[in-house]
Amino acid sequence: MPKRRLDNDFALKAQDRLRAAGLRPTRQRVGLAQLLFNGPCRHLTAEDLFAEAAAAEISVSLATVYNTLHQFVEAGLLREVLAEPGRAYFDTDVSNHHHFFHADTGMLQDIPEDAVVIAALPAAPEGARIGRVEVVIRLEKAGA
Amino acid sequence: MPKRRLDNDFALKAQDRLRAAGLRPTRQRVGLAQLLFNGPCRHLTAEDLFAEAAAAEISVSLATVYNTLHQFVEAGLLREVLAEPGRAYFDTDVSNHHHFFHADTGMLQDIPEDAVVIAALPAAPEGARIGRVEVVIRLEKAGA
DNA sequence: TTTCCTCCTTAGAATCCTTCTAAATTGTTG
DNA sequence: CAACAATTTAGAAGGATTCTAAGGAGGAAA
Ligand SMILES: [Mn+2]
Ligand SMILES: [Mn+2]
Ligand SMILES: [Zn+2]
Ligand SMILES: [Zn+2]
Repeated sequence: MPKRRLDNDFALKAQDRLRAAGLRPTRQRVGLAQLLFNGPCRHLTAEDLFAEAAAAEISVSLATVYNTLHQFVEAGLLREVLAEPGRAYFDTDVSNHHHFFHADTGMLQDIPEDAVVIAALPAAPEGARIGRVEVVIRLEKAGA
Repeated sequence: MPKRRLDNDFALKAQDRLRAAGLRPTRQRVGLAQLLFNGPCRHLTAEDLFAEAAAAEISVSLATVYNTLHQFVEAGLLREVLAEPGRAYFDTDVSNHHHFFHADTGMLQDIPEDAVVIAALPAAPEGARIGRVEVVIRLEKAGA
């Protein structure tokens, strides 16, 4: 019978993940990593994470939340999703998948990779290579 | 032999287009419409258009440029394209097409509609309908 | 063409999100 | 522990966009 994981186990796991990514496991990075990666995948903004940290009594500044999110993106632990101009969303699921964007609520919803089939793509223009193909399906309220 | 179009002709055409969209053809809206819709389709930001207006000696405030761009989007004369967080791009081509985004320069490049073939799409979630499918192909410099 | 009312435009301030700065703290290595 | 670099931080700065409140312009009606 597997023991219930303790907070301490999570902290250790987060530390390893950070070290593997070449990032020093500081108090703040470990705390944020726990918030981000324990539990199911989701989408959040810097402000969201900052608020969660406050609620969890993880003391961290907003500047560090921004720094950390970008470092995690660089390290491949997070991905940034474009949905609205003027607000950056981060996705804890870095696997290949797409998104519904609910224009009325600003919410992102995952689309499993195989639900979108792209049968043809153009070649990259001269001097460039394709980095990622982002599909966002914009949703409106039904019955408009 | 067709006469060369005069500025005045363009102004009249812009006026009609605005009236058809239910927008009063004010000095500012007519001027901006001429800048936007005479010539080939392209992508620009509010600041871009504001600068073009200044260069063309069309007197208009930045607030009005923003208001007008959004009104034109509402009216279906323009479409907004998401490429970078923190900056809104407007596209004078409202037909169905997709984009390359050059991450290094911030430039958008059109992809003809039939170069991207989407063979399967998920159904819209309950209570929503699909408004638009946006495909952005993110480009990096070759040889990275 | 004048009047009248509404819609539109405007400068500047305000807001929002994000990044920068430079000083203090912390993690790591020896 | 000492020494040093990496990290964090509060607060200021920045850039894009929106708001405010006051004046101006379009156009229907007389
Ligand atoms: Mn970013
Ligand atoms: Mn907009
Ligand atoms: Zn996702
Ligand atoms: Zn385009």
